[in-house]
Amino acid sequence: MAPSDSDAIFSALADPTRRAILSLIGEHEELTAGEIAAHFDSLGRTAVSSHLRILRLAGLVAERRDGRFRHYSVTSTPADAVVAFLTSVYQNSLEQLASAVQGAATSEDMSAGRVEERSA
Amino acid sequence: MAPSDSDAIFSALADPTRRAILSLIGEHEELTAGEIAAHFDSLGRTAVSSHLRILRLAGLVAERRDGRFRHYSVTSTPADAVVAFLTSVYQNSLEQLASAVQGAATSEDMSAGRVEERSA
DNA sequence: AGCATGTGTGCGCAAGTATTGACAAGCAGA
DNA sequence: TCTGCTTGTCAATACTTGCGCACACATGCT
Repeated sequence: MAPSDSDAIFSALADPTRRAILSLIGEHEELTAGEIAAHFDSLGRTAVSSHLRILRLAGLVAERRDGRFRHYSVTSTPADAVVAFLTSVYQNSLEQLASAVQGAATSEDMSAGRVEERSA
Repeated sequence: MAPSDSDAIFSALADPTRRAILSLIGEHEELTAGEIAAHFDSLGRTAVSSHLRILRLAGLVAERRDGRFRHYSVTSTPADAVVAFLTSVYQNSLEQLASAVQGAATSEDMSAGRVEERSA
């Protein structure tokens, strides 16, 4: 299926604004481009649209057109590429990673999942 | 602790050459900068050194000085930042991620872990 | 029509990368 | 010791890439 190029995924994840957008969408089910742009006062609609385009090409978000709105949602496929890379590097400490994920998955109510940085 | 900024980690992981370096080191216990540079014919020593500097500042690799050699090894801490981000976005499909990691951790002999791309 | 939503395009600016040349550090041999 | 060679990084320079903005365009509701 060629889930998506890992190159595009990591490049997309490199930008903190895109990670913030991804986290923002992840907190909700779906968000329109306008709602996303509203959360970034220091960013124009064009910039947000450009980021969404990159995220879409990387396969990180899905687009659903509804009238003149476009609802964005996160996709689960990218995790495969990230995990594939992590397993190739951290084979030794994989159990630690597995336990970390497991712990995070079980205690799902730990928070709304805020990443520590907000450099946008 | 804040061992390393997630921004620096994702930026370091954005470059395919750096990911290849990381995978290369991960296959062995330790590698010297020269051994790493030898694996990239199309790259000079200075370029590899620059990449290693970025990986070191991001906390992804550790440096051990031995005479005039510098041995590099991967560190396990960065997984925390990556997992923290993944949990913040893919809370819904976290169990899938956990099972993927778990499966990769159990079948550790699956290979030397080659990432699919080689765009260096 | 008039307005709102969202994206494509071209430009200017900043950041990152690879190369060349030079330098600090360290081992080996006479 | 002192010279020569290897390892690895630093400094400065061109080249490429990416981001954000202003403008314009396509789409769709009312």
